[in-house]
Amino acid sequence: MTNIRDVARLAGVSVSTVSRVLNQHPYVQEEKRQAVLAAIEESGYVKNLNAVSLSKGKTEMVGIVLPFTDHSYFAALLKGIAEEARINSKKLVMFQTDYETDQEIAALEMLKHKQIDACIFCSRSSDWALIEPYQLYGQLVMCEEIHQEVSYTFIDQYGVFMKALHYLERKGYNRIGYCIGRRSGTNSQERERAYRDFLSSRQIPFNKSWIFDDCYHVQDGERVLEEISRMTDKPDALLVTNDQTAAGILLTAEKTGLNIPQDLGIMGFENHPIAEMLSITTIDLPLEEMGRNLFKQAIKHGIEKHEVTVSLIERRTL
Amino acid sequence: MTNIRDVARLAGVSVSTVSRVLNQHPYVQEEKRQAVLAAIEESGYVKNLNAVSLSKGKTEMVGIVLPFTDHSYFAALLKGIAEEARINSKKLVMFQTDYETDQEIAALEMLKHKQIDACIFCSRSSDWALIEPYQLYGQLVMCEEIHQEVSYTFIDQYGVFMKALHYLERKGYNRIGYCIGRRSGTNSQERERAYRDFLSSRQIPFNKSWIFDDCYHVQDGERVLEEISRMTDKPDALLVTNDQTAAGILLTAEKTGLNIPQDLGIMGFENHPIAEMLSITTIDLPLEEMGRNLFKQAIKHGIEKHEVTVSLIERRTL
DNA sequence: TTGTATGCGTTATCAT
DNA sequence: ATGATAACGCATACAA
Repeated sequence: MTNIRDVARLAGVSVSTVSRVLNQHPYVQEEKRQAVLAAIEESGYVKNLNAVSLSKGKTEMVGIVLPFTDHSYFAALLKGIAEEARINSKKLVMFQTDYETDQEIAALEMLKHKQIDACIFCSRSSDWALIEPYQLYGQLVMCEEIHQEVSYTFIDQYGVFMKALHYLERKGYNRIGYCIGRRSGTNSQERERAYRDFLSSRQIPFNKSWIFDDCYHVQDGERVLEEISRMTDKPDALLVTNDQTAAGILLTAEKTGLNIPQDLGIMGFENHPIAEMLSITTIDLPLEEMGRNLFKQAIKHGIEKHEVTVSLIERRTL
Repeated sequence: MTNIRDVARLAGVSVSTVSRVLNQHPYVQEEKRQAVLAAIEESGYVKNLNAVSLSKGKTEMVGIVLPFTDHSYFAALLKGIAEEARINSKKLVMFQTDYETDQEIAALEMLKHKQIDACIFCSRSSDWALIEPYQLYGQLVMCEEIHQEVSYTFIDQYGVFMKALHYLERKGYNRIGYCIGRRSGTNSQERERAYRDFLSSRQIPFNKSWIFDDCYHVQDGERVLEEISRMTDKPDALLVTNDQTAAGILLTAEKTGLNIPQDLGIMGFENHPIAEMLSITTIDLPLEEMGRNLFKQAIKHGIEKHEVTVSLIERRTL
């Protein structure tokens, strides 16, 4: 394991000169430069970036916290993040948490221990109070509208949900339920708030059984429809916060002879290719763009709150 | 930024004693231990793991190279890898390559520069000759059957494809085509070899237009079926190397009035939930298990070649 | 049981 | 332009 000192000795110069050559600093004679280059070649010298990190106090790595990657929502976010990371020559350290807080803390501890320079939370389970103190150790970026002193990129979930509800109402639906991943989490809470506000403004009673959680994948749509089929009091439309589940609902409906959109209106979220393919009305979420911005915020100093806008894509499930 | 020396001074002991306490080594008086702990508490000391890495010559991080995560195949592999990484308290550095070699090299360079201890290639574009020299710098693990001195976890693609072809033949299909991601890559080449061998043993001429590449997602299935619809000489069955595309084909077929499996037999690969949902006959690939094993190989010394077995799941598309 | 001294490999400051 | 030397922060062999 030859180091910079060996190279210096071999080239007959000092370590500083070698370092200068290595980092293309000016002020180094061409002769010596060549001597150093030759010594590097001869010795097979390889820079230890670990030592560089220690010396500079930076690792050029950014942590990414997300519950799972086998889900199009997070995969798309990650794609945007990875693109931007690549542009900026940064590396990504992944934390697949399954929504467990200890994995989130593991990421934060890495930040604290100077293994990463910044950390992006695509989602979180931990209380903000648990996360907040770690800001001391590096840039933190969230993917939710959180009214705290921290950078984030967000979608106005309340506004979007409310708009979607009004749209359904105009389409003649008045027994609206919704599907969601988990009920905790800022985004979900915002949606529930919109839902409840909408209902109470119409003096429609809140019906808990019309909220379906744990909806992530196609097969969850199947489950939802089964549950509905057993209800005497059924919803006539569903806001489905991801297109995978929406697709599952649509496909199962077709199998069981349920008419979409007559018997059940469906609005998906994301505008995933499967939604286009199945012609599912959906809210287009610019996830890759969000991912890119999350990363930009991670390597930027200071706090920035960035909202992205979404648009409704009208197709045939409503 | 208080360091171990500050703590030592504060506690009135030497740095080695602090280090011992920090790493729960034996042989340290309880009094001093407490003093050190108190000093750590008081000073808000945080260990710099970067320095630890430099000192130990290890980072406890493993690189993961894959073309993209927004694809169930790689997402599932990644899930297995991440699980095992977590069990072993290792961190993962992600390289999303989009099949570009420079990103693969970037990962290898990190290995060379001691930023990661090992590197897993879930797929590759680079020639083996380009990758091989990097074995000098750390453990390399591949996800393909490559007859070289390196660890890998693999599926016998030739055997599986051959078995699938025979199965189709028994089911009465004799105009078989197939869909694949990219045509280069060891796995694809093995499949093509099986395909060609099968054809020539039956004296069926090879028809290039029955091989559809760039098939990854649901919408690619739509494209494939469009292409087929324009053919005068159509295949009567397709091996589809991922369930997403198989689903796309099935769904499009239903829309266009094509009968599955009468007009077109479909065999998917992976046994993704969507295949179960749509009742697609498929080859079950134990991807998460493969991912777990890939990771185990990454932290294990020495070369190990591990084959995983797959099984055929009979459903209604054949 | 504890401390001293050295190594890990680089960057950066400050002379010259 | 170049070199000596001090950080960077920790681990550990060796001595005591």
